[in-house]
Amino acid sequence: MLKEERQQIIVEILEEEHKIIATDLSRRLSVSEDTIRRDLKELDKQGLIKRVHSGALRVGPPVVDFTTRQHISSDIKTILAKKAMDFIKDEMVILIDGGTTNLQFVNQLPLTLKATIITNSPPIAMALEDHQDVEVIMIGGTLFKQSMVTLGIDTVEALETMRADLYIMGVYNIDPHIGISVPSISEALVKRKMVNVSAKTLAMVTSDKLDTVSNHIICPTSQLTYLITENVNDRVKKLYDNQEIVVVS
Amino acid sequence: MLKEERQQIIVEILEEEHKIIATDLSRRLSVSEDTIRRDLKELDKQGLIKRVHSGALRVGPPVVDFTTRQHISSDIKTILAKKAMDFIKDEMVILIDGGTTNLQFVNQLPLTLKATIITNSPPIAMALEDHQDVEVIMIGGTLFKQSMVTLGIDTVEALETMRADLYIMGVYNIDPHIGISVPSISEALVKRKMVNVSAKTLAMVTSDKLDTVSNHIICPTSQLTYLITENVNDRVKKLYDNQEIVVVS
DNA sequence: CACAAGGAGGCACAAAAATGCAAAAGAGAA
DNA sequence: TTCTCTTTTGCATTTTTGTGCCTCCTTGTG
Repeated sequence: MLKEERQQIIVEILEEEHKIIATDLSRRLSVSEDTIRRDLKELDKQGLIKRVHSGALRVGPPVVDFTTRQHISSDIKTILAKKAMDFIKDEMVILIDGGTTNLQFVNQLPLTLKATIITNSPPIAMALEDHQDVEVIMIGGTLFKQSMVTLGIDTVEALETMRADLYIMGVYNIDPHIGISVPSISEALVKRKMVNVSAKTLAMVTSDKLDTVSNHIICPTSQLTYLITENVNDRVKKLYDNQEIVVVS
Repeated sequence: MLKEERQQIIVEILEEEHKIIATDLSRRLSVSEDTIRRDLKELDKQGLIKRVHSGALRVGPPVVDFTTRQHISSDIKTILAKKAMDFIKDEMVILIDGGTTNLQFVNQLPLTLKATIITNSPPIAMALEDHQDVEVIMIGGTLFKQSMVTLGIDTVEALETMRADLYIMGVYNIDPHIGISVPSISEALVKRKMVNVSAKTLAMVTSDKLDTVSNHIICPTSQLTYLITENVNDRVKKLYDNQEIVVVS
């Protein structure tokens, strides 16, 4: 990767995310932290970014619009995403559905990743634009605008012919006894299918979703291979003792 | 190989790939790296490319990827879109593919429109988020990142079972004698299918695309029901006399 | 105030660029 | 053709650039 190209990407990321941690950049761009630091130093000298301890901020109007709000509460999600990264290897076939946590995860994927990513979420597909070595397969269907994923019979049918190594499930509600559930039945059907066509299933769950339930049950929590969450005490941990839990703080 | 010929090729490659590594260029053109370096130096001096360590970047917008392009909302495209609006009625089934002109069009659609919109473009699907009475159907397939549409056998097969009242085609190249063409064969196949499953076809074309041709022909211009364009004189108008032309200024 | 994390500066290595030079390839004229 | 002259290309050597690693210093935080 060219130096100029990398710096260009840094500026673009900063346009979108308003702040960036040097360590994260190093992972996402697959270069050493020293190189990132040198890049940040140069970009700062050019006035394109504002460098701070640990990372950099974008210059210009600190607007607080919708996109900003989306990023404010995302620190936790970034941390979850980083943990999930440990389970991603090159050459994997990854199935991933919608949700802001999943979108955050995709944005953190290193640009050098070589993989096939199957998704029913247009925003996820678009977020992979710059990942040259990732083949993106979109699953068609009727768009469910609330969560920006395709659903319905077409979606389920298209999944019939697919197999994935890992399914990264966006979770709305999870309860150790009742299982994983969602408010809409079509979403439940699609997610259940996705579990079935994948060798392993991973879920990133923020603590506000733990111990919540809604109408349509997808599967018991025992179907999860990995559960990545935050701030759980030992009591909760025991309830999920049949799967590998990664807890982040 | 002549020097000028080679340099011409370098500029063309750069137009498409927006960056190039000197070593790769040396292999692709079968000359030594020294020669490439001399070429790059000359082209840089002429201002045709921007030379950097390891290779070169194209001048102008350093990276004009899709997300960047979509923010450049051209006035012309807005005007074309407004004209096209005359052909949209409630309860229609509209098939629409990718391209910035089409995206612009979708953004202009009234929020009260009641319709079914079928698309293979994730950005188009996302643009319809706020249109409560529009049912969006996404067609799956392999994502072609350059134009952000799904393509391939899955896409064509999914189209088999669909019928639309109107297809709004994104056009790259159009010529009155040769027809409508695109640079990529998979895109041609999908667009051809889309023409076939639709009762009528509409295209919004900016004048820079008139009388241009590329490798893969989709169909003759006579297949177009409506052609919406700008600034054409009578001579050009005659060439398209078998379809309804709307000219905007 | 202590401790961890980040940053600065130096060093080393590899890759790329500049430079000088000679061979090769054309172009034009006898 | 053959010869000369010029342009272009390739090779060898030196210099520069980019990157990672290491050590030491600075900053932030409890």
